[in-house]
Amino acid sequence: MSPHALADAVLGPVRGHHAFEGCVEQLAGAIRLGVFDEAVPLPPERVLAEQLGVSRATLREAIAALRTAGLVETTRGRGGGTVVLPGASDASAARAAWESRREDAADLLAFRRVVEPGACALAASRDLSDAERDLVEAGLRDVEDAVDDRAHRQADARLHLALAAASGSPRTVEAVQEVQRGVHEMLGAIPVLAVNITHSTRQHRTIVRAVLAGDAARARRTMELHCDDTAALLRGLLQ
Amino acid sequence: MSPHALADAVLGPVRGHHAFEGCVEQLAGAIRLGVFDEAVPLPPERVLAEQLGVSRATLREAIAALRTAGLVETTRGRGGGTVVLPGASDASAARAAWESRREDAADLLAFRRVVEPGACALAASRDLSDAERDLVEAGLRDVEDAVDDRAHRQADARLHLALAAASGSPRTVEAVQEVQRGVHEMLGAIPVLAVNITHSTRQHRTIVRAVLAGDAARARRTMELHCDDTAALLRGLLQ
DNA sequence: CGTCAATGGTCTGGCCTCAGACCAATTGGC
DNA sequence: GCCAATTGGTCTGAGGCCAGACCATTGACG
Repeated sequence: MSPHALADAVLGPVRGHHAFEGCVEQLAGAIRLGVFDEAVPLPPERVLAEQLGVSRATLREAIAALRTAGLVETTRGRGGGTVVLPGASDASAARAAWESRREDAADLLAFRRVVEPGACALAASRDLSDAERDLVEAGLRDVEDAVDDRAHRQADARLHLALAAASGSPRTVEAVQEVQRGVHEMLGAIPVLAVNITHSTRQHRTIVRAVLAGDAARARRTMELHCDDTAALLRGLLQ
Repeated sequence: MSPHALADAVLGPVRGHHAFEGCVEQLAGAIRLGVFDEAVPLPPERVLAEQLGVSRATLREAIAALRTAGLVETTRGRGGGTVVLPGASDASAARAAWESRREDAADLLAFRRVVEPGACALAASRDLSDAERDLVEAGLRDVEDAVDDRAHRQADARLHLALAAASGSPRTVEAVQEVQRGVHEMLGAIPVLAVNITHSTRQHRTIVRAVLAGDAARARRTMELHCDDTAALLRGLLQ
């Protein structure tokens, strides 16, 4: 056996891609997932920079990039700030990119299968705060109230993020966020997608009920099915 | 509900800490986990830099830091390179640091509970290559052959990494690696630890058997128990 | 209307990281 | 013993990122 077999399997790129890129990725991703309300300005630059752990200069560059991409618009002065432009979450910039990254797509779906069921099980095993319950319940409500395919997709992603947030584990939130950003892009890359909404709505309900009731096994199992359904669909359509 | 509740739950520091620090972290972590054989030089700087995705200058600085910390020694010229010093994996530099990071420790254990069972289930659901089987089997053998507590701890970590590698998902490998680095440090921070080795050896066997046999449910369940046992122990001892 | 607070806009100096080029040391093969 | 290959050692110029300071704009309030 090669002296470096395990090292080769284990060592990979240091997660040190540029702060600017990571910043754009997080903000654009959150915008696309509908995390930011279109009517409300984003947090002030100084706050957002601190939240994202970058300098304000870097954050400003990231926001400038978002502006260039037509996702946001910025107003100076009191009462100003950066707002998401209507339709920004519709950005098709990412479309078709997935078809050239099949390996990464497969890995993302695999990783999803690892972290989302675990996140739900963890959330179900905790004593949730009222705020956490509210987030999850609002998430489910939004999915069921979604009026069209796009709104549904965003609400779906927000629900998953809310479930991850209910795990109370920042690392888990980050992992699920990474997954949801990727899945959202992949779903957006598929032109025609009359998803089986009733089916996944039932799964969502079951998952949320299980999480709120503390039924970790059911939460996990149903999320596994949910992930597998989506993965099968995406794998089928990407070939 | 606050306009930014979900954004606040979801947005966090961009994973853009300095390349140098990430580099040191990965190398020192791998050294501590026994990933590098003490008799064999690390890959050449140019290769390692490419593997880690950093410039050679940054890698050299990281290696210099490892040298300063007494973990490695470097020889110039053909046949030269950087070798792990005996006892380097014993470095106690990280000790006691965990007692001041209880929140992070809790999050790490939570995240572990999310990703390791999922990784095993995923590995069990795949058609493993011979190389992957070999890595896992060698990992188990090393754990069972470990002659003392330190060797056991390292072999344990290596087995977990091998299982993660068997998932075939780079993202999953990275998540498990992060977990194992943290757990390894936490375990090293506990002065007296007569672990219940027989118990966890049995669990390891069960996990490996299940993974090699394609029994995803058993692999997952047993790894869950395994993680819970370790977590309970660590939580108990850190209070 | 004037003042103040909140927000974005701009600039500066210093440190980090990069890619690439070139040099020095050591060993292995002939 | 010699030479070439391999490996580490050093340097340079350019770009990224940071923290902090200061300026400009806008709206709310008295």
